[in-house]
Amino acid sequence: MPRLLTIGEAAAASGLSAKMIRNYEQSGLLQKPARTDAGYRLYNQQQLQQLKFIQQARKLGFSLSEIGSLLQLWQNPERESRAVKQLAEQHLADIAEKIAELQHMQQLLQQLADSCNADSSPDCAILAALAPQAGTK
Amino acid sequence: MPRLLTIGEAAAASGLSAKMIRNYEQSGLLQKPARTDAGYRLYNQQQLQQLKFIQQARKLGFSLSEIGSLLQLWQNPERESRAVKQLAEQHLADIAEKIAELQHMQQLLQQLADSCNADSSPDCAILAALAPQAGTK
DNA sequence: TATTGACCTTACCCTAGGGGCAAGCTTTAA
DNA sequence: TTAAAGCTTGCCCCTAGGGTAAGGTCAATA
Repeated sequence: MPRLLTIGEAAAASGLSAKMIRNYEQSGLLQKPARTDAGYRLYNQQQLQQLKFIQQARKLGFSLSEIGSLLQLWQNPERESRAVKQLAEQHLADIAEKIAELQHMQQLLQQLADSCNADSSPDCAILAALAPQAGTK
Repeated sequence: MPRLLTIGEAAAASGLSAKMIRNYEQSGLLQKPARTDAGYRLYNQQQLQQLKFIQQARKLGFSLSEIGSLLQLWQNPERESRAVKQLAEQHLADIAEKIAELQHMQQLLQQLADSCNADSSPDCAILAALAPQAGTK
């Protein structure tokens, strides 16, 4: 029968910071935990599972609102796995979009960097590309 | 002899928002522009070039502090292209790191999504992976 | 000439996902 | 008993903006 955890212990056990645990509670992601007479938060094992769940989902890049939905699904025995997968597919699409944006930047900037001599002269293709009326300056 | 531009005209001409132009000024990225008697900001062609420069650099993903350095280099005729390239290389490294992180998430999540049946049953590999003591619940 | 609509000004709150500090109370261990 | 560590709330900061409100200004139209 594991005992209740203070916020610091719950943070250490979940990998989250105490600060963010309070934040998640404030933003409605978590139910309000029990408190001691002195006002200290106390977490039971079920709440600890939720904290770990959040930590894992953050590692996969889900936003807090997506994690809210995932938590609801997780705790609903009537859930349909379709709904979970749909959330994941949306997130995968977002990830793919961000990767594509970054790769576009990478490609453009790498070309410019390759054209910059990197010596003691002031001329550099990178600045030329950033400056309007390219090449006119 | 092009005339001076109000902030709205400068925004339209540069692709930035008026809001962000004021922000850049506030944060010290830009010198304070002239003002009319009524207090309206007025931008000359040189300042417009700077706004366009910022917009181009943002498109390449440079942070505002990096853009500050790039603007300084751009306006310094004594600059060495080495310094510009070094900034670009650092930014390229940051981009590559972000891409790698996203690809890691993508790979993990894609595997989980592939293992989720997406039907009307509640069982889903995605939730199982997020839940602690996987499979025990 | 008066008015109206578009534009400008500053100031404030909001986003996500945190970091950090301060002042004060509680608990625990020496 | 006392000191340290941990907890509480509240506040400010970051990036890179978005939005809104209250009020002043300018130009064109009726």
